[in-house]
Amino acid sequence: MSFSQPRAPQGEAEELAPERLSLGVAARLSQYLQVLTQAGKMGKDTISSQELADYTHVNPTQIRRDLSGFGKFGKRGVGYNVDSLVSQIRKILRTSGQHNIALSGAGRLGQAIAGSEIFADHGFRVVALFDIDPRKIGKRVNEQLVVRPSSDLMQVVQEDDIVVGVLAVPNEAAQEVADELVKAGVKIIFNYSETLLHVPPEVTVHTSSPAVDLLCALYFYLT
Amino acid sequence: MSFSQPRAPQGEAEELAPERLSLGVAARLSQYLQVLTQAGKMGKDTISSQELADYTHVNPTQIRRDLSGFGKFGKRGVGYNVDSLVSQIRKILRTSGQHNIALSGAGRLGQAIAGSEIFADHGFRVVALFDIDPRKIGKRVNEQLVVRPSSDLMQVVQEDDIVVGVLAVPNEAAQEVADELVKAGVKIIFNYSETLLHVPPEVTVHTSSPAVDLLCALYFYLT
DNA sequence: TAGATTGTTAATCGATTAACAATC
DNA sequence: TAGATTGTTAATCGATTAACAATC
Repeated sequence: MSFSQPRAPQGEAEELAPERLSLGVAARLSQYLQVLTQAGKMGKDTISSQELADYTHVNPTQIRRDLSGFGKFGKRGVGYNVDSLVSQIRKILRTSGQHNIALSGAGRLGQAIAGSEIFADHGFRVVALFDIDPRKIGKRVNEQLVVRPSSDLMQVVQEDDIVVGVLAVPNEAAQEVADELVKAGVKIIFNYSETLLHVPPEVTVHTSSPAVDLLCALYFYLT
Repeated sequence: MSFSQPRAPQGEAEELAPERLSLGVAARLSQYLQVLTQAGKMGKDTISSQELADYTHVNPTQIRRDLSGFGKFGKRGVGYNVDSLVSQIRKILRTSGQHNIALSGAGRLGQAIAGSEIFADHGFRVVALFDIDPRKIGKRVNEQLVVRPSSDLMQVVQEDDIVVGVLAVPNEAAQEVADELVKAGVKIIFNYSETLLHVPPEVTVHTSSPAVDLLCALYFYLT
């Protein structure tokens, strides 16, 4: 039952599921994709559901079940081919394209994010970096990025078709900058500050909270 | 059923559940605690299950159910008192104490983490900052922290009773530094690099992957 | 009182787990 | 062949949801 609808008859699951994925499945497939991409970079050709489970903390049976809902991607006795599974999941999640990101805040955190590849792997590209500090504006952060004034935000979001905004500003400024991003048309905000943000219902906020993971991990360590 | 065991008879849930929390419950309580702490800082006295749901993306009925398993913490028609709920959840999660963290990597990311309060809220305190770059060693990052050489790691972890290590080093160095942390006795690693880490079974790794959240959010935005 | 929100139940749905035949 | 791992089933458990009485 449950996810038998999208299964293709012959292992050729090129045609996608007619229905929207459930939140749980989409979240897990995204996790698998992240691990597979990294495993590929590290030179792995195949990976078993057990290895995927070790890295994602998702049950291996659950992983095989999630995948087999869309086709027979694995080889018994061997595992899954990393590259081919990456492209299968990309098809399912429809994220083969390029997605532009606006990053607000050119402090230490903002520069660390701009210089890293955490977002680059899945076709996310930081195309604009904003700050309000006049001393930072105009400064070159890497080959492609120069710090721009927040007044450019509206224009950039529209020109570059930006849907995702990343907040790397101090807590006090977070709500104000979030408002600007929303006004400019951003639909997804990734919030690296601690501030609880108020946004209209059509906008989604994801707040980074490493302390939450630690709290939970510590509970299981202590008990 | 499910969580009726730990309920105290009179709303006086001072005595804790005899059993270990399930992973789901512990994870959600940690989330509530994070939001409540922040709401308190922002001057909120009470909060409803609906508001908590908006910030955590957990169903409001689920939240009330999670909490009522441990006592009657709310006031009908009003909501939950923020401060009192914080201390109740702290009791349930047994995280009232102070926990020391070792941070490896004094680059832009490491310094951003050392200077922020993301970990400080729940009694986590960065007590030591390490780097291998001789030019960084000895540098003062804030009032309490001076960059130290990795050779001090073993000693510091033992002296300061450190259980949590945070990795803010380049991908290439991540495994090596993780090995050092493990060898020194750390049991929980928070990994800000993309590297898939190999650790012994008694050590837990949490990898920060903002791109995973974005992938998932984008899927629901695009469909 | 009227409005709001909790605490709680019951029904449904999705996740987890063990087990194992199929097969590479 | 022997060993390993997938694909799949069935049973159980936890999460989700709607609904509503209790009560602040």
